[in-house]
Amino acid sequence: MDENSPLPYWEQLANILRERIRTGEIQHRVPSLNTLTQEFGLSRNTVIKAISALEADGLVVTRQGRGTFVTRR
Amino acid sequence: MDENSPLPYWEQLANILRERIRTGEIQHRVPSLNTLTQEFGLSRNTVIKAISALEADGLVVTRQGRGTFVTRR
DNA sequence: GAGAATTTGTACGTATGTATG
DNA sequence: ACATACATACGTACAAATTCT
Repeated sequence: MDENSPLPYWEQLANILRERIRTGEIQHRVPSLNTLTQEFGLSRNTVIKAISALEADGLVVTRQGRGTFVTRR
Repeated sequence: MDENSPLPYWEQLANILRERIRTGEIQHRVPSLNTLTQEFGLSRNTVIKAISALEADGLVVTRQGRGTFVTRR
């Protein structure tokens, strides 16, 4: 993540994921928490906060034991 | 908190605070994080999650360094 | 204005529970 | 039974904004 940005990590990650969804790089399934924590070097809690922001947007839905999925509209 | 309830602590606390706001017990300012953590014996993070739920409802607004306040409508 | 105290914000690590496949 | 994946919850530390002395 960008250390010099004024945006908190969770918000930077949320923006990156929004962009990946917008461009279609993520079409259906959002990578798992484990994957995202490793890819971005962030803690689990921080990744969860980013995903929660996308959920609040109605951009994705999360299901325990399954994963997080892009909302079709 | 009620150990036997299926509701998570953060949701129980959110419900308690909603009720206190509804009845007017909390009219303006929501107690600080420190106060709530001590009153309910919960961790800071858990209290924050409860407050976040109220914010998502539009029931309160939170301002860094100031506090959390009931939304007037 | 300076400094301390208060209060929320971000972020880490860790552990355990619950649901799915 | 087992592995994977999200959910809850604890503790801790420091940053940032505000308020008080």
